[in-house]
Amino acid sequence: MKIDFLNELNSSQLQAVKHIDGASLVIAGAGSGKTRVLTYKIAYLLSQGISPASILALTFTNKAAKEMKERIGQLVGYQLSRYLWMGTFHAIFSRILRNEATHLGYTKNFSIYDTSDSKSLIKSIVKELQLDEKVYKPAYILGRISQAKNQLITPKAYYENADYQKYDLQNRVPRLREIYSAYAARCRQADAMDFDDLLVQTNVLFGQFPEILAKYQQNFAFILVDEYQDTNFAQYLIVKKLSEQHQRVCVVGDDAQSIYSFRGANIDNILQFQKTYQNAKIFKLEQNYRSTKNIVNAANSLIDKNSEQIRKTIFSEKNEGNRIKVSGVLTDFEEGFLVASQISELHRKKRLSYADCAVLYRTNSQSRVMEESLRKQTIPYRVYGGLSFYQRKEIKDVISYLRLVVNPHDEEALKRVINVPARGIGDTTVGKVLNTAQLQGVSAFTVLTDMLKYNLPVNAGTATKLANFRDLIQNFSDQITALNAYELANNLVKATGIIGDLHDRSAENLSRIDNIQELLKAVHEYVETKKTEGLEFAGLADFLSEVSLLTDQDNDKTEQEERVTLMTVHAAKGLEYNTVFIVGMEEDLFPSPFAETLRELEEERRLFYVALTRAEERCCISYAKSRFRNGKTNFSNPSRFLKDIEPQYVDFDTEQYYASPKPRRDWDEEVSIERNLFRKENTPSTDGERLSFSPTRKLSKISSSSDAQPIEKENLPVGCFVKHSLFGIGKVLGITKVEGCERASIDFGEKGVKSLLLKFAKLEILK
DNA sequence: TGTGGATGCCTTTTT
DNA sequence: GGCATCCACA
Repeated sequence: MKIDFLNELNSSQLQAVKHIDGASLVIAGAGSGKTRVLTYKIAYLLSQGISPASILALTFTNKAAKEMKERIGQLVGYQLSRYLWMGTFHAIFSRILRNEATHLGYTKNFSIYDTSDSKSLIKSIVKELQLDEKVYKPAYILGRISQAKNQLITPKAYYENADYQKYDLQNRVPRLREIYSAYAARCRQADAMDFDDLLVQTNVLFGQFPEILAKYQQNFAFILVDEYQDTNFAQYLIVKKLSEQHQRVCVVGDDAQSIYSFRGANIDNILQFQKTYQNAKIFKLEQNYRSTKNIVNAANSLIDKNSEQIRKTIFSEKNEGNRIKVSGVLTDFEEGFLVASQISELHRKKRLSYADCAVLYRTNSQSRVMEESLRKQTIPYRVYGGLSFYQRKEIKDVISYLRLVVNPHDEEALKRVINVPARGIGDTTVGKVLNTAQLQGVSAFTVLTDMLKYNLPVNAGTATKLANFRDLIQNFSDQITALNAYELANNLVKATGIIGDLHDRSAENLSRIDNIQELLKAVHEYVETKKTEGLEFAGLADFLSEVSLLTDQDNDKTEQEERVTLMTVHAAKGLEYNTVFIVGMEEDLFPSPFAETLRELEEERRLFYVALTRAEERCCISYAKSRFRNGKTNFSNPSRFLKDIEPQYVDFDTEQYYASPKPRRDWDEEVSIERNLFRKENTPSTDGERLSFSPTRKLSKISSSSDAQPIEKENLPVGCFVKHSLFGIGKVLGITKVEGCERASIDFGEKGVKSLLLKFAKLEILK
């Protein structure tokens, strides 16, 4: 096999690729060719004659796995690459768990509960225990359970641990341990695992069955892990166990981009790698191929302020590039306008494609204002995040039906669809069924199979309705090996009448029907794909096992569209754009007010680091003095992180505002004057017009102000005329100096006499 | 059993 | 401001 592809690597990349005996840690700085090292390393292993089936490569997203597999296929041929064990932790280990399910007391067809299933189950349990749902909030409870699971703490261990009990008592949820126990029991009863269980049960499997562990240890001669900084304890331990004998493990990651600790990711896994693997060799990839020198240096100066990190010197050999532009504006609306104007200008003047621009924000809720501004200037955009395809109600409903057919004990699926479309089985009845199931120690569906035997207290009419529903599901369950996934799904959608229920042709319903058709199409494609891979029969169970671990990031819709990208910084990790706008760079937003400890604050700083390093050539940061959030206007100061970037890499648009830790009084006065003016001008117009109105005038000035110099005192003799974007034309009455800042007193006629800071005010001198 | 107005709550989220 | 949820009522 040809291995001249290795020529495409630089020397440190090559060293990392060629080190295949023993553990190695590849610290890959942003834009340093991390994925390239991983893919080429695997290709290299294959070229050395290693069997693809003995290589395990773990990623965090399906997308990453898919892209890597594709690339490796190109390098060494698909005949080899298709046999690689490459996928997300969850996908790979759910596959292994299905094969070994019976050892653990599950069936091969166990369901996978997603987050909403888990929350719904917790809600039921909280109700059954007659606890207050306001105190025992499902999201919080699930978070705690998830934390426990990540640490591999069983319900029993949790129940018996005095520290947890104390902690929960302090947080006024003393009975959390009972909920955890009940939750685990109910999942088992339903033959279901939640996302965390996929990792927990893998650990249980490997811990309790040494011979099974040995089997996989021998099978996986090489283990590679992408984004290692994001692994949690359960994942760390799986990798450790599997590589115990041969130690041929290669992990790739960047501690500076660890931004998922809130999901249990433990940055110590990467920081302490050498302690776990004593003879581990470390490779550092320090050349950034993505960004200009200025951006790389700015990002370096930022991350340097973090205490916990693996020191490295990231450098760029690209050109110097522009400085990062930081703009301060009054409101979030202005910020939107500013960004839209800048994009528009870049598109017109520099012929920059919209697809090369991204707007990044800390929270999803910030997208709304941005979207509005972009629409106003007719700039095409696409928002990432939000509700995924698989989370949509109608899709979840159909999937739940499919799940129930494959695994009738799946309680969450049953609860979801038993009355969809409405068939007269209300909450009361469902409650009775669930209650009876609890009393009898069987699953809800089992109760339906013999309502008399289990003493279900319903009248004859209700019993008939329940029996009809049961028969519907049973009928399809019986055909599970006779019909393939598509035939079954298609028939099921027809038989349940789920589409008929959406008959009134409102736009909403039409889109729902579309979505269901889309899903059926996906099932069809799945069956066809499997056929081309030589699998004659692709059953519903197979389809479900894959689809439940899919998110819509994996949909192939990432094609080159001429659109601006809007997404959270988290979602942007791993991506790159020519021009990046980071908006909402304010205290109480970025860093998030939830970040209290130093560790959390450092994670926020890493998040900002991730944002900066997405940019190839141009990076514009903005912050607003006031922002509409949670139904009210909040005021805040520029983010402390702005000061963490060395000033030589940055151009501040509103320097003096930034420079003072607390906004100056006089500046505040000016703000309030302008604010009132805004209000006055805006009141008569309708909501829709409001935005295209006065901020436009004001900001058209700001947006082109990169070339506008602050006005010097010398250029502004008393008596000369100036034009202000808001106040109009005025006459200079005099210049005074207050606290080292020059202010001009200007008579704007009807609008009154204003005192403006020269450094700040955008004045045009009229000749 | 289904609907509507009042109430409460908000981060980030690869799986 | 917007969404989900809850209780009150038809």
